[in-house]
Amino acid sequence: MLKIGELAQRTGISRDALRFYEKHGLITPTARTDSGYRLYSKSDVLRISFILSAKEVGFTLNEIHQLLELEVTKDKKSCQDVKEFVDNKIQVVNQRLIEMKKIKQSLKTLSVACCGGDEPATHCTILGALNTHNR
Amino acid sequence: MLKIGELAQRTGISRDALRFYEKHGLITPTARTDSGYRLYSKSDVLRISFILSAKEVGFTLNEIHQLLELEVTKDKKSCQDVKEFVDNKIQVVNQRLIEMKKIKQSLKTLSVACCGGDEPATHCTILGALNTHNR
DNA sequence: CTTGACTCTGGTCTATACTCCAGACTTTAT
DNA sequence: ATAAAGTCTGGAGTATAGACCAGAGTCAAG
Repeated sequence: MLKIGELAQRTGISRDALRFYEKHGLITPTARTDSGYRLYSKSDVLRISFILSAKEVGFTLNEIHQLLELEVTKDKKSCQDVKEFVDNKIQVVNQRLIEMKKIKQSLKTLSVACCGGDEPATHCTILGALNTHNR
Repeated sequence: MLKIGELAQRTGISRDALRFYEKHGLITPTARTDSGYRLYSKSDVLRISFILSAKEVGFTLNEIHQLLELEVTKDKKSCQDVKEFVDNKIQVVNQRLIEMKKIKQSLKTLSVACCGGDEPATHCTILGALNTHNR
C-alpha cells in the first residue's frame, strides 16, 4: 500500500491533484490508516493511469468519471444506454484521430520540407502546409 | 466578406469566442466597415477551421497561437528553432495517438463484448477492458 | 523525545477558455 | 421612419483543473 506522496511520485501527478480527483469521485483510496492517511493499492495505480490516458486523449474529468462509473452488469442496468454512451465516445475519438493525423501531416510538412530545402514559400506556414494537403 | 454573425454560423463558433480569439491574437478580421463592423474573408474561415482542428487535438489556444505565428522564412529566422518546436509537437501528437488508440480499443471491447454476449464480467468495465488489452 | 518530513482538512487563488450582460451605435426589413 | 436584429467595446461572471497555503496532527530517525 502506498501513501499519497508515494503514489504521487509513481504516477507523476501531484498530491493535490490526487485529492482533487478524490473529491470529484474519480478515485477513492483503498484504505485509510487509523490516523486518516490515505492508502492506495495496485488497482488504484491502474485507475490513475487510466485517468491520465483519458485526459491525454482530451476527455474532461467529468467524462472520465462517467467512463469509470460504467458497469455493464448485463441484467440489471440498461445495457443499451451504456452502449450508446460508449459508441458516442468512440465517434468522438475517431474524429479526433482524423484531426490529429491531418495536423501531424502538416507539422511534418513544415518540419521536413521547409528547412533548408528549396520548397516554395507557401508551404512554410502551418496554414500553407495544411492547405497543401487539403487539396 | 462575412460579418461576425455569418462567420459564427459557418464555423459553428460563437461571436464571443471569435472576438475572444481576436483579443488573443489568433485571428484578425481582414477588414472593418466604416462603422467598425468586422469583415472576414475566405482565408479567415480557413484559419478558424485550423484553430478548431488544433483545439480538437488538444492544443491550447496559446500553442495554437504559436503554431500560427510560425513562419519559416528560411534565411532570416532561425529555422532550427522552428523545427525543434514543431518536432516537439509531433512527438506530443504521436503520444496522444497511441493513448487514443488504446482507449478506443477499450471502448470497443466494452461496446461489443459486454452487451448481450456471454463474456466474463471482468471485461465489463472500462478498467477491465483496458486491462485485457494491456496484458 | 524532539526534529524534520509527511499528511490531514478546508479554504483561497490562478490560468484557461469562454459566456453573458450593458449601453450605444448600425443595418435591414416593413 | 421606425422597429427589430445585428454589431461594437468593456467588463463581470462561470466552469474546469488544479496549485498553494495555514494550522494541526502523525511518523520515522537520531
